[in-house]
Amino acid sequence: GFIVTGSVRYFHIKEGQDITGYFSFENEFVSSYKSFLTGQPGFTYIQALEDTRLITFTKKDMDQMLANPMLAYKIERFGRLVAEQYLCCYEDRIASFITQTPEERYLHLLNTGREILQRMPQHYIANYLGITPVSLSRIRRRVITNPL
Amino acid sequence: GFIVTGSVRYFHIKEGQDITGYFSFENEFVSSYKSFLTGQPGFTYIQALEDTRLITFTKKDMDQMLANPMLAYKIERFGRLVAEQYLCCYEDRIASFITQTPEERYLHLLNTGREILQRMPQHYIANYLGITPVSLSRIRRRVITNPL
DNA sequence: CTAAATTCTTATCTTTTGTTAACGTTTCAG
DNA sequence: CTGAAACGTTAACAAAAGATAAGAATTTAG
Repeated sequence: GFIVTGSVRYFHIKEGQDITGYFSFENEFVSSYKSFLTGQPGFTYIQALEDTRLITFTKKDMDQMLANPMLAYKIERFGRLVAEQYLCCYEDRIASFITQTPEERYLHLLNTGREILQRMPQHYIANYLGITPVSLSRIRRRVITNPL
Repeated sequence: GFIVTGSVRYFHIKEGQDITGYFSFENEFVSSYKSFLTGQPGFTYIQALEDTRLITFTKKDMDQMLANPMLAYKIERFGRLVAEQYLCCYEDRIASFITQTPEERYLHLLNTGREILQRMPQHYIANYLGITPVSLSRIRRRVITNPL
C-alpha cells in the first residue's frame, strides 16, 4: 500500500510481547515486503497509529499488471525503483546496528528522525533502536545531563 | 558484480577499526548497493577473501542498457528481481537485531549459516552478529558447556 | 625450519543493558 | 467525574557486553 495520510508501525511478536521494528508515514509505501513478494505468510504485523488513508493493491493486482504487455514495462520499473529505495534505507539501518552503540543510534535519530521522535511513543522508539524502553530512558538522562 | 568463484566480505571503517557487516559467496551478487544506485561514494568497503572471479558491470553499463529500448524491459525486470531478493535478506537481518539477543543470533547462524561458519574467521562473524570477538568467544563457551 | 603475524581464548575490570517493580502523570472510556 | 489503562522515569539487582591485556594455538612468510 501507499500511505496518503496517517502513519503505521511494523511489529513482531516474540514470546507474547510485541516489538516495534519500523514506521512509515505519509507518502511512503507500506507492506510486509517479503511476505508480499514471496506470497508466504510473514511474521511482520502492521498497525495504523492514527486515522490512516491508504491506497492498496494486492499481489494478484501486481502479477496481473506484470502479465499485461501494455503495463509490464512500467510496473517492472515501478517495482525496481520502490525496492531500490527500500534497499538504501535498510542498508543504512543494518550498518547502524553493526557499527553503532544504542546511544549513538539514539543521537543519530535526534539529528535525523524528527518525524519518528515527534509522532511515536518512546517505548516504540526504544524497540526500533534495538533496546528496551527502560534502557532508552536511561540513555536520555545521560544525554541530557552530559550534553557536548 | 556477480561472484563466479570465491567470496568477499563487506566492511565499514569506524575510528580506524574495520567492522565486517556481510559476506557474499559463489553465485551471489556483490556490490555496495546504495552507492551503486545513488552514484555517491559509500562507506561500505569490499574485500575478496579468497582468489575470487567476478563478472562486473558499472552503473554506466546499467544506465545505457536501461536507455536502450531493446534491453530496457529485461533490465528493469532484472534490477527488480535482484533488489527484491536482497530486500528479503535484509528484512530478516533487521528483524534479528530487533527481536533477538546476540546469543540467539549465533544459535540461528549455527542452524542456517554453514557457509559463513566454515569459511569465515570468527572475528568477522562476531562483527556480523553485532558484537565483539571476545563476546562471541564467551557465547560459544556458554553454548558448548550448556547444550540444549 | 624459524620468526612474525593472526586468530582465538581466557581473565579482570568497567560499563551498559535487561528484568522487575514501584511511582507519578497523562490519557481515555464509561 | 472517576477508575482503569498506558506511558515514562527511577531504583535495585543480575546478566551480559565492551575494553584491555596476556597467553595458546595456528597460519604465514622468509
